[in-house]
Amino acid sequence: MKLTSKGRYAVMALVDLARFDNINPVSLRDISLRQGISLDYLEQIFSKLKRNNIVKSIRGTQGGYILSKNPNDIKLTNIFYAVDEKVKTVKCNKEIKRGCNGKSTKCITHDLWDELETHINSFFENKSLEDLINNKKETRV
Amino acid sequence: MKLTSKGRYAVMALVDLARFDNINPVSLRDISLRQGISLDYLEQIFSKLKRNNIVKSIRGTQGGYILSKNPNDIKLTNIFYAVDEKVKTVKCNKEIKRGCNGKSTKCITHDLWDELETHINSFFENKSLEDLINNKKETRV
DNA sequence: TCTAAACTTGACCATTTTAGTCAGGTATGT
DNA sequence: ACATACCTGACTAAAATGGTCAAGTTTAGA
Repeated sequence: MKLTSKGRYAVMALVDLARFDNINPVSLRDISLRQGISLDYLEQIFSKLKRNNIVKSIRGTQGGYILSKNPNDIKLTNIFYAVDEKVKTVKCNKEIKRGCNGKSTKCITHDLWDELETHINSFFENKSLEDLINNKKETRV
Repeated sequence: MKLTSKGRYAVMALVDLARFDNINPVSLRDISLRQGISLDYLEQIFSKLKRNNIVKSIRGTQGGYILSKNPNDIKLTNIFYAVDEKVKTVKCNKEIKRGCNGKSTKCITHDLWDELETHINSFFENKSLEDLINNKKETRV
């Protein structure tokens, strides 16, 4: 049960981005340097964040990324969903009609894992980017 | 962020075991058949559960495993710890003095992941095997 | 207009983890 | 003695992870 780098990096990068003003775009290069995340890897992550309308990109010199919405409207759920960081406690997929062990019934502890999933997701649904930056905002020099 | 089979199987197997009386030992073969888990894999798992004093083994014909303690005293935490299913949200280890990104400070979202870890662990600490078997006990035929 | 900064895309890959299998044992009730 | 069941360690195929690399396109500013 562990969080992957992709999910962690996505949140770290967005917090970094949000801490700087969201009028001037922030380049991935800056984020990469400040947070110690590989630039190439960040590009993969931001491509997903963009597709999911969490950030907007501005190309060219002095370009970069800015948030698409208010930090208060970006929940961890949204970020994780965007980068495919899913909370998966059971192997079985809801679309598959068969149960959890390949048997016809759901496994003996199915409800437990469902409950766990809900428990974890509620944490993510209640945390927004705004909560994470607090009053730690900085202005780009 | 997903639960591994080892953790899931351990809990499933123990719930299965607990649902039958804990005086007559239950063989892994039975659990394997009922829960659809490979016998060889179960043996690996139970060897860990035994080392962590969650189950006792009885060898020979009619042998098997029984719980070492009352189902109420076996928390999910204990089970997961036994089979190395850890909740890990940050890469950095507490023993390593350096921060999360190989930098000297802890990463910008460190506290968040700590909070998440606590949130998840509290779920595991408050669930016992007893909670999972409820009044679903069965008697071996 | 030229150039460098920055985004964009897709392929590729080494390492680690997962989820087991396999092949031998040893102990014990009947 | 023999079948049942525990016990142990080595091995491995497949997937996931955590990236790198290469080759673009776009645009601001000199």
